[in-house]
Amino acid sequence: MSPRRKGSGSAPRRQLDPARELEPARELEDVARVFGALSHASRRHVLFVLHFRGGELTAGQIAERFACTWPTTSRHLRGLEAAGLVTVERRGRERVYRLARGRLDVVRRWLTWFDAV
Amino acid sequence: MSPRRKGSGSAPRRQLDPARELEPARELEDVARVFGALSHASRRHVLFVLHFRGGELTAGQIAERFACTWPTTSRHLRGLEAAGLVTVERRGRERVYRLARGRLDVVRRWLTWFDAV
DNA sequence: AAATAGATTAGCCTCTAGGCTAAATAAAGG
DNA sequence: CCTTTATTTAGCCTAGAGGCTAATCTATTT
Repeated sequence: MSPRRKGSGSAPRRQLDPARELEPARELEDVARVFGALSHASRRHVLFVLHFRGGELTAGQIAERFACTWPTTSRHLRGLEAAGLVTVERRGRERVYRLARGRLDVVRRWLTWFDAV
Repeated sequence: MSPRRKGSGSAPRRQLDPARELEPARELEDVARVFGALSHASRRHVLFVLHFRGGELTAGQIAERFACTWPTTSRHLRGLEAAGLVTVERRGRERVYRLARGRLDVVRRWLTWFDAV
């Protein structure tokens, strides 16, 4: 059933879930949102910071690493959240942002269009 | 001398050239430019059209596939060119745009930051 | 309960991206 | 050489992105 056989060939890297692509309209929206979010250096940087700090930081810990003001960073975080690239969890009066690594598959899948002829 | 060893290991897919990353400042700029260019649906679409038409089309052939006016498309093409995602060649009074597939490696390399821990 | 700390929302301001029309440039053709 | 064809440049206009400050909201702490 699987359109992309799994352990057949080589590819030891990662698996892109082809099921995510079953709804083309949805996927198109996702691509737009994700690429939109990734278009700003600060937002890309937030993902880096999250990644290299274990994938989890509070809003404050993120904000203090940036030159711009908290509200501005906060807005970027909302952008990333809207794109599904991070998730938030309220913990007491803090908000913990977590990197949603899997969401980068949207970009990976998009790239695969250009792989084969 | 070739910086990209060819048949050495396994990976039958593609090789990302790590040498491109030796100049971090340059790479950072490239990332900014490329992600900037990819942030607009029309520009992403141009890359698709080029890809599925064999990687080479004239400005006119591209423009006629889009709803927006020629000047607008023309501007998008300049954006893609500035990002290095396409190249142009003047041929008579036409301009042939060619997809620079390899340039997408900028995105691929960026993604690899999030691969390993 | 008041004060403090963590973070977002509201509201404003500016600059640029991206759309359009009209004008200009460049090569081909008559 | 004047016209047509292919495409870009110039110039304008608008909406939205992204920055800031001030105000608000929600927990904690005292």
